[in-house]
Amino acid sequence: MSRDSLLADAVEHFAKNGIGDASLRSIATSIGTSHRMLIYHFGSREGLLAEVVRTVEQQQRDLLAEVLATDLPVAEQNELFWRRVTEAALIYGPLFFELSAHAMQDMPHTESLKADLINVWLPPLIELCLRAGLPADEAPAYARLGLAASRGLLFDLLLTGDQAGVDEASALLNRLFSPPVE
Amino acid sequence: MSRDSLLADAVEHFAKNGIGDASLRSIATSIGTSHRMLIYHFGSREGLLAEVVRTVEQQQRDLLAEVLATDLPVAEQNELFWRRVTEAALIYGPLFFELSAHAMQDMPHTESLKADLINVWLPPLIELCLRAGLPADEAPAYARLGLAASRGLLFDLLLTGDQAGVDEASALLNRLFSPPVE
DNA sequence: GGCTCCATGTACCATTTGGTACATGCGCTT
DNA sequence: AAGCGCATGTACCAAATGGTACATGGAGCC
Repeated sequence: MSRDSLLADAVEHFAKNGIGDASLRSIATSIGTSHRMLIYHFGSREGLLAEVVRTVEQQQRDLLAEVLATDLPVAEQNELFWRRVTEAALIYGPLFFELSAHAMQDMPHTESLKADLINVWLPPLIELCLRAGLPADEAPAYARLGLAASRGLLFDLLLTGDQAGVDEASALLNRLFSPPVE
Repeated sequence: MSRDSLLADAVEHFAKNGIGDASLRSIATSIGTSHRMLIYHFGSREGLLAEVVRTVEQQQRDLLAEVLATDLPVAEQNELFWRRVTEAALIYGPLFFELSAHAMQDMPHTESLKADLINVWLPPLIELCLRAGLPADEAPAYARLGLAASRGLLFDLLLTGDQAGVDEASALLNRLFSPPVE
């Protein structure tokens, strides 16, 4: 089994089972290899965790780039953006919040994640707000609020599983933010 | 040392150090007792975690009750509410998100937490939205969005530590939601 | 004083942990 | 065919883990 496919399997395992109690052996068994192999390919448990984080980050960046590369009209790009913000995190479900909590505690394997979670998303969001016609001095606050609301709704969704309620709130978010806002 | 003060110390320890890697012995040493005592008072590690969760829940409920008991004008109560939602979670910082992630994964010590995180907050929030004059059919969505945004901003704050940026977004949230909304 | 009960300390246990040493295979080049 | 290097398996280690057994203290009650 190649290193890359091991990594992909490990990410999937974490997404399903969380990080908390994951020992090298339990991960290895779950993804059909030996704990010896994980050490061999990733050096240590920390090394594996760091790679998992890096993978999650990269996938978030890829999704973001995909949105920005479209040339939809601003309004639709905006909506697509909100959807992506949620989807990007939803892929990994609880893992997203678990990793974030680790980042908040400055745990070693999340060194790069902390800045990434905000910096990767915020600037393009501000840009989108500007393109949507918001005044330059208010765009940052709108962007920040939008990002926050998206993440909060994701939180809500993961906890309750109530897609309908979240969709409704999400639609409201779009309405508050969209056309000639305010 | 009494059971209650042990519990309080344990909560504080978790808030500072996270749950992930906390062994009974490391907790015990950190709060100045022996791991034997923790087992004695809480039965098991799971028992201790469950009690910690219960404590966090209870403190959130107390804070909420405090807000609802005031008879400020609606607008101010509203603002107080937003602030409390953040503060309530901020007390425990990353622990809030770590526990939430555990709840999303249905981990045993968070059985009651899952429902609590939404159900305790949402109904009174809807009530507040109604009192603020929002149409009945839209109040739930507003409440849900507001709760989500507050939590997202908390997330943001814990990650970046950038109080100013979060305050700005928070003010925007209040503006979008307040007077004769929309 | 003697008894009991709760609190605490010491010592121990089997299991699991991350990590290592070493042997073995399998595919490549020469 | 010989040799080499990467991949993998087996066996092992010291340390730490959650939990238990048992002894000991010390305060209150008879």
